[in-house]
Amino acid sequence: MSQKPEVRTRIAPSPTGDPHIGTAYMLLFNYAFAKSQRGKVVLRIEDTDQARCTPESETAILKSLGWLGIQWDEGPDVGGPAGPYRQSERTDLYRSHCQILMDQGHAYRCFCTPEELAARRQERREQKQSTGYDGFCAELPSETVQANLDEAKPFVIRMRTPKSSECLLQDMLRGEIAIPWENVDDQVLLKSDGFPTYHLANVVDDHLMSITHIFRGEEWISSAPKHKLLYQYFGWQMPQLCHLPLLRNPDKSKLSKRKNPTSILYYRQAGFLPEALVNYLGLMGYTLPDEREMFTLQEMVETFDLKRIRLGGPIFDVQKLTWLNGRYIREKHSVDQLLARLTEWFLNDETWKKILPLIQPRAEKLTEILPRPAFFFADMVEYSPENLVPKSYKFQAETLPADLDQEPDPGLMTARLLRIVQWEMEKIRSWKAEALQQCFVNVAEKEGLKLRDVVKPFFLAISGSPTSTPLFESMAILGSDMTRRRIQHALDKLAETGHVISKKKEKALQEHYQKTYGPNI
RNA sequence: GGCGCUAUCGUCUAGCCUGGUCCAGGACGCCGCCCUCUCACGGCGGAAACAGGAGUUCAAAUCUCCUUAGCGCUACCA
Repeated sequence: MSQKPEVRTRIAPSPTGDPHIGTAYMLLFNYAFAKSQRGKVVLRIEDTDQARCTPESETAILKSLGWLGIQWDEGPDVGGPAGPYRQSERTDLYRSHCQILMDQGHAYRCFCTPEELAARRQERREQKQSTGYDGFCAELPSETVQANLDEAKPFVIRMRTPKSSECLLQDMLRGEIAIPWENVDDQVLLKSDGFPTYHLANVVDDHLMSITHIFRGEEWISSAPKHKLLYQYFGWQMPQLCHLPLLRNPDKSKLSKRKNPTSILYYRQAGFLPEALVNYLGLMGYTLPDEREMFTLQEMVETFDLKRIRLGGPIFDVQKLTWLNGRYIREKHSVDQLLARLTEWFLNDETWKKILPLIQPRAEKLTEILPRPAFFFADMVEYSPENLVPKSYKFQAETLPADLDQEPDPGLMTARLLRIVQWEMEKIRSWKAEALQQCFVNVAEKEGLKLRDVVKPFFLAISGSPTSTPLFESMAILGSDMTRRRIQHALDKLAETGHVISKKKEKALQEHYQKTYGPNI
């Protein structure tokens, strides 16, 4: 009798931004399952989107997942026999596999431009038809293809999908799922820049890396038929699928950074312990057989049972996470251990060397040194929201910003500024004091205000005090997650005191913003 | 709009597969009391849920169907 193959799972983050808490959630379940079967976990970087992926993001993901203490067995940082583990280093593989599909007639070139696609999609949307690819280039005569090729027209490669019947998928948790083929369009496999899409890359890699089980978010269910088809085209065995529920915002939508802090790094900075965060994530959609709420990663692995996964999307409740974190601090640490945790967190010389240069020029007694920078070590800072709003704003320019027809109420103006800066900050690639300064100078100029007036509410929002260490340096030290968090908090506080940007005004503001600042990111 | 997934206290969940032991158990949060030099911790107690409707059955939170709602997907993003 043949031996059962080793269980291999994978986590495949895309380095397009902050390391997301959902990635940690998926890693946890991939890990728990693999280890409960004495298997291995592979970490693979899915950086096929040249426009959005950055090396900074990859570093942050590796660092933050490492911080959580969930150790993968193979990956770009630790190596392994199935490498390279970065998709951008495997492009030849995808191209050659794509060629196989071309040769077999399972894939074809598509010369439609993004504009043409968008226009036809729009048309079909208006006719209330499905908006997937319409197969325009599926049966192009070879002369046309050759002509386009001779003209060096850019093209993508699409897979052929059946037009009738349905695709039967087997999900480890949900059983059989049937999806009609007419709802599956001819997905792009190879983009015009020569990079693969997720669909091609993940199938090729999962096979080549001998992945046996895929634990991923349920958002992937609807594209699973494409994957199954690719496995069939290649003649490979498809890994077992297990779609996990999605973490949700309090309003039940998919967890997103607009509504919740989603960056793992934020939770670290806000004072959560990795083992508490992992423990809490384990509580989401899952219970140990004895229903205990406090457990280690090891205990979760030892008792792991697929049957105990619930399919309803759990709401990520920071309050309960906070309670659990408190138990870890109180019950699992001696004073010495706690001190060590504090040091490995941020309370160490390295941090002080960044902060002290900002305090020193303003200090007259040593006793003044500790209270000022306390906000660096805080999650939220406290202040009265009315202090965020100055008595008036003095416009320097002749004309008001386009979304305003009259001199605005200062409360609204403050909210406006916070919003605009929020949007502008999204564009900052390298989170440094200079870049932040430039961001604010730019906003002041475009809004027709003095820099000092723009900056004023931010001092309070960031530090909780109108007089503080220099704003841009402080924000730089605080980091992007925490800075954004505090600005959002200020916006929320303003809203509580009645300074809400109405839907209508928000729309006008966005128009003004895009016209004067360029498109949102 | 189309397709798919999901559905127990406000939230995380137990129970569902293998109907009766469930006028539904635990936890967070909330409220009250106790402990106490304050606060917190801790202890005790309380309010709080089987989405709706049909069916199967002696019996349904548990099985079946329909409805409703929520979410997801519907890109040369993953």
